[in-house]
Amino acid sequence: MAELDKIDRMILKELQVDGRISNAELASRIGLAPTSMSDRVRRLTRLGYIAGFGARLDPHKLGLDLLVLIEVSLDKTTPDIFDKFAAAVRRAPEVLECHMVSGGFDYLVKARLKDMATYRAFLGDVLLSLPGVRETRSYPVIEEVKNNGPLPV
Amino acid sequence: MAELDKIDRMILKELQVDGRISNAELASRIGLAPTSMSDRVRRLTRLGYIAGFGARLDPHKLGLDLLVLIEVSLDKTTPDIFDKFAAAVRRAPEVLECHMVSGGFDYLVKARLKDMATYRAFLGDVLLSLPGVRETRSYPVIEEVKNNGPLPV
DNA sequence: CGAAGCTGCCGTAGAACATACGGAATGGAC
DNA sequence: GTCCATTCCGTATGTTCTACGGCAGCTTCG
Repeated sequence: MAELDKIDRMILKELQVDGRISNAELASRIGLAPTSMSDRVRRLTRLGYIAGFGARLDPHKLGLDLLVLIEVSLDKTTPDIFDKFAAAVRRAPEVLECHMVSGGFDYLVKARLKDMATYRAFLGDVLLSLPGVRETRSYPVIEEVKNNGPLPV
Repeated sequence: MAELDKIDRMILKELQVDGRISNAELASRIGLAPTSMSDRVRRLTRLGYIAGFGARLDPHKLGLDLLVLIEVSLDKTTPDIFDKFAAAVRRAPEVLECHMVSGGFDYLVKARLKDMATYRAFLGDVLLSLPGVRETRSYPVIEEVKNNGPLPV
């Protein structure tokens, strides 16, 4: 009941790559009966190893050709500045990721947009209009070397 | 045949959140017959809007408690340095993302590891041992405010 | 106008699939 | 040896997928 065995890890690896593989196909690939596979996948989901399933969309097909990384520094005057910023970021659909970091700045934001003009508007209307944002540094992505790599299991 | 209509966008939005929803359930949610839904999803996949499906795993359940962002600067002396670096990064399972950026440094790397000791080893054995890596700056993530947000469709 | 062609939708039917259930095999504790 | 827990498997039932053909609306073009 405790940990992950070798089979569990193989399952997780396969499901990361193809989350819609049929239970039967996955079972035969691993070398297990379909029902056993069903049991294991359900268990992995119940225990939280599998948080969910999702479709991977092609951003360029959707017209989102610009990926930007933004370093954000906040004014640390009022205590709820961080919460306000985090809430605003979670609301913004352009923002795919946002991490609070330790080091030279406070947050790193990853946003996907149509083009530079759209980014310019996003920067002014969303980011810079937030109270407490002291400084931002933008890094447009030239080449996506690796993206959404699977977790090592 | 050309673009995405309103129904297509709804489908993409739903499939991003739950990629394993049954075709029948998705059809009834959107208000379409199951067979029409099947046609549309197949079309979206064939045209490349849907690049694939995958399981979302919980990194902490897998013991990957440390998320680090690393800015990397390269020596621009030899022309194939960039290719070598990109290839190495694609090979490294700890690296989830790597983007070449325009600005103060060359690459931003996102890596997930067990702990600081593991990161220390990764930094020395993988990153710094690559030829051409001139400088790195590491930013451990304190709080993941937003992660793997869905693309706006 | 009207026929042809295209597109998107739907219903049917057979196959493939998922899953609840109970039974068998394995391995450890005592 | 006996008990218990775990993991696996086969069966059976209900659900789901999908290939196929038909129907309605729209456009095109003679």
